[in-house]
This record gives sequence, C-alpha cells and structure tokens, in this order.
Amino acid sequence: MNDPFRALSHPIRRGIVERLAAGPATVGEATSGFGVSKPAISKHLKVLEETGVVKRVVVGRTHRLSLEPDVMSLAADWMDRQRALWERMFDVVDEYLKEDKPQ
Amino acid sequence: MNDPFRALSHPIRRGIVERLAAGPATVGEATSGFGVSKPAISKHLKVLEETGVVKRVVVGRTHRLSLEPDVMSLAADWMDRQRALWERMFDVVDEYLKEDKPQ
DNA sequence: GATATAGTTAACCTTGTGGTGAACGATCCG
DNA sequence: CGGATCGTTCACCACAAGGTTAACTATATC
Repeated sequence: MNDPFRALSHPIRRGIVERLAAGPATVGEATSGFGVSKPAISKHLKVLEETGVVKRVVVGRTHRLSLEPDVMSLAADWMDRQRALWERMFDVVDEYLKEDKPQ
Repeated sequence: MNDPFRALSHPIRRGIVERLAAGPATVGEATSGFGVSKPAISKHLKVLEETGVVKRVVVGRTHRLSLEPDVMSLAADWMDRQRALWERMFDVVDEYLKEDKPQ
C-alpha cells in the first residue's frame, strides 16, 4: 500500500486507471493507444500493482486487471480532506499575502 | 498548470500542502521539521509553484505561501470522478477476474 | 556598519524513472 | 507440431528527482 499518489503521477498510469474505473479489462484492452512500447506499459502496470492500485489475475495467456478501490480511496480521502480545509479559508488569504498585515 | 499529481507525488510536498490547507504561511512556518536541508525545501517549493499548486508573494525577506485552490481542485475533481465510477462496478469485478466468464 | 535571519542559486552526486529493441514464456489455434 | 498472440523480462540508455554543501542576495536589527 505504497503511496497511491506516486502511482497517479504519470499520465499513462492515470489513463489506465480511468479505463479500469469503467470496468475491469485485460492488459491489451486497458493500455492500447498510449503510443509507447509494450515493455513501457508493463512497467507502468508494475507500479500500479506495487502501489496496490491495480490487481492482476492471470487467466490463460491474458492478464485481467481491476481497480483496487480501497487503495484509491486513501488518495481520494486525502484530497477530500484537503479540499474541505482550503475551502474554509478563502477570505484569509488575500490579506495574508499583502504586507498590510504587519504582525 | 502542469500536472498537480506530480506535485503531490512526494510526501514532503503533501506535507507542505497540508499545512497550507490550514492557512497561508511563510516558507519557514510551512516547511519546518521535515528533516531535510533548506535547498531541498526550496526545490520542493519550486515544484509546487511551477505546477500552480502554491502561490508565493515575497514580502520583505520572507516569502508568503498560499494554496491555489483552483489547481488543487483539478486533481480533486479527477479523483471524485474516478471514485464515482469505480463505486458503481463492484459486482462485476469478481466475476470478471475468475475464468468462469468464458467469452 | 556589523551581524543575524530568510531564503535562493550553483555545482555536484546518486538513484529512480521512463523509454527502447530483442529475446523469451506461455497459451491458443490451425 | 508450427505459428500467431499476450504479455513479461533483460540489457541498455537518457534524463529527471531528490539530496548534499558552499556561497550568495536581500532584508532586518542592533
């Protein structure tokens, strides 16, 4: 359960997550059209798997991928928490940023 | 407005964001106690600023930092969207992952 | 003016990240 | 069996990330 934000820090990995959010898929289905080689894809999948964002089950020669919602929730919860905080402090900001506040 | 997720991919930068979510602060206030040198902090701040997550106003010899909620919202919205999707497809998953689904 | 304080920039090093082509492993299909 | 398909691992490369120390800029303070 190793830092889901790291997993989401690359656009290709977010793309994969987006597709899997619509439902499970094989590697081919979930990763076509990103314009990189297969080894590159394989590494991105490894990151998603290591961070616990994606689960993989090998069936025949295909690998079936699915999102692991618990881990994704950790990141989503953090964002929600931050948002709740910052939305409360709009008014304070401008004042703080100008020098008018002497102390 | 360059990939807020990249900005959030490092625990120190998330720590800085957490503190700024509680209200604006100077560099010293927002970054004390992370156990790294000042140049390291300075680089993290640069990333947060380049990605648009944090705004900086130089006042005297101090730099006042504040969160840029619009950019943070982009990331938060994305997470909300994903969450809304994956929460709808719980039931389909297990079936897909087992071989029982032949076609 | 001298010194302390807030913070950055410069130069450098080590490790991680993201990409490649080539070869391989395993399964499916004729 | 022979070939096509799905996907990985291997060996390699370029460069970005994250850290350091040392030096610097600029403001504040006495």
